[in-house]
Amino acid sequence: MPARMLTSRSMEMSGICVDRGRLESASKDFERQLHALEDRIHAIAGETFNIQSHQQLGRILFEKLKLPIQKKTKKKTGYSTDVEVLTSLSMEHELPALVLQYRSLAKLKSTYTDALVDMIHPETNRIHTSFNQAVTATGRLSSSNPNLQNIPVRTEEGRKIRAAFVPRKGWTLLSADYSQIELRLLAHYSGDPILVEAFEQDQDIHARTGAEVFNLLPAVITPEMRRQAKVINFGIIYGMSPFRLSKELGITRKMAKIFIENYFRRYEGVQHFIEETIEKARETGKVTTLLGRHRWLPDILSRNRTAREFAERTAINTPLQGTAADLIKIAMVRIHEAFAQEGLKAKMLLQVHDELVFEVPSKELETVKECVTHLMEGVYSLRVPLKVDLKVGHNWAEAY
DNA sequence: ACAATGGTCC
DNA sequence: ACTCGGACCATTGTA
Repeated sequence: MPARMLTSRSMEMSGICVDRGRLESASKDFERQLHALEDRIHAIAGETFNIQSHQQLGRILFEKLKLPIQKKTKKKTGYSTDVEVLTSLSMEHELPALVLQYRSLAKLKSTYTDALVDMIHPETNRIHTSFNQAVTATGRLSSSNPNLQNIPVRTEEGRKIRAAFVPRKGWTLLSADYSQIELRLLAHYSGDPILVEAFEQDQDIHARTGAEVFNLLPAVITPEMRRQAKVINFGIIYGMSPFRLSKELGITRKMAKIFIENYFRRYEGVQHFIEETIEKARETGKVTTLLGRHRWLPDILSRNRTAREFAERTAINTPLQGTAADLIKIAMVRIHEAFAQEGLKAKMLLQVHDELVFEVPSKELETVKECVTHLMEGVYSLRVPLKVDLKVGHNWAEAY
């Protein structure tokens, strides 16, 4: 393969090996569990129906069982039965919890195990995704046919699918991910003293935010407080409203507003960054990433409040998400070139926004780890350090 | 074929 | 009453 080949094209052609047996046995396991759940659900409902039909499920839950209607669907064509609603209904009845279990297993089976097996290329025995370079508004790549950027990771059952992604025989998988890159970019853009200090000292950023917002020492921050602080940090990156934050944290909107006020009291630099970024967007009609990619924001002066506020959130998020995308793409090109230059056989296989996955001959592992870390962390000089975490494994789920 | 709904990832 | 960063894809139900 020519060394000058486009980096993402090379990744598409390399593909990634999946353990077909593991996927197929997971699929059978899911199917068995689905049948068991189906029987229990139908027995409790007192009739057979299509659990995957929102319409039929809604009639069972809200008409037959008379469970409280939490919300209607967007186009108010029916009852919402989404995970939020079913979780809440689980307090009152055993059926919704079983439907949730059924849904998550059905998702894993249809979207992942079964679909991925069908995508194994007959000649290479590997899965070759497409990395689309001109799809997203922020400059991220996207992945399709299949999408390998949303392989499950959160749950135990989901990680069984991730564990089916394996290196070729005698090689090993290496994953390198940027730690908190968007918050580090927020520190860079804003110059906020607390945020900058936290990253200069490589502190646990969510624990630090918890300490600041709740006015406590980091040592006494509980896991629950840290979790709330994490939601707040994500909320800042996304330009989250008090409404959304209150929903995410299960608190009143008034409390959410107080959290946000406390945050900005401590992180004044962040507040200024947000205000300046929106102001500049109003003047120019666009926002720009660190490397000069523009995103136009035609609604930034709209008289429609929803549209305008959406544009304002976009104005905050795009420089962060888009710059992160710029930086990892530069690192990818440099790594691809460096592998060729150094005569390394290691291959870059996947990009998942802030993570790169490589397949590495065992003999090259130490060299490749060093090279990847160096090029990713040194991709661009910022006011705070960039940090990369490495994981090595026999598959994509297991680090050792 | 398309809209609506829901769910997976960063 | 509603708001809600960036993607891709499966299923149901209707046209």
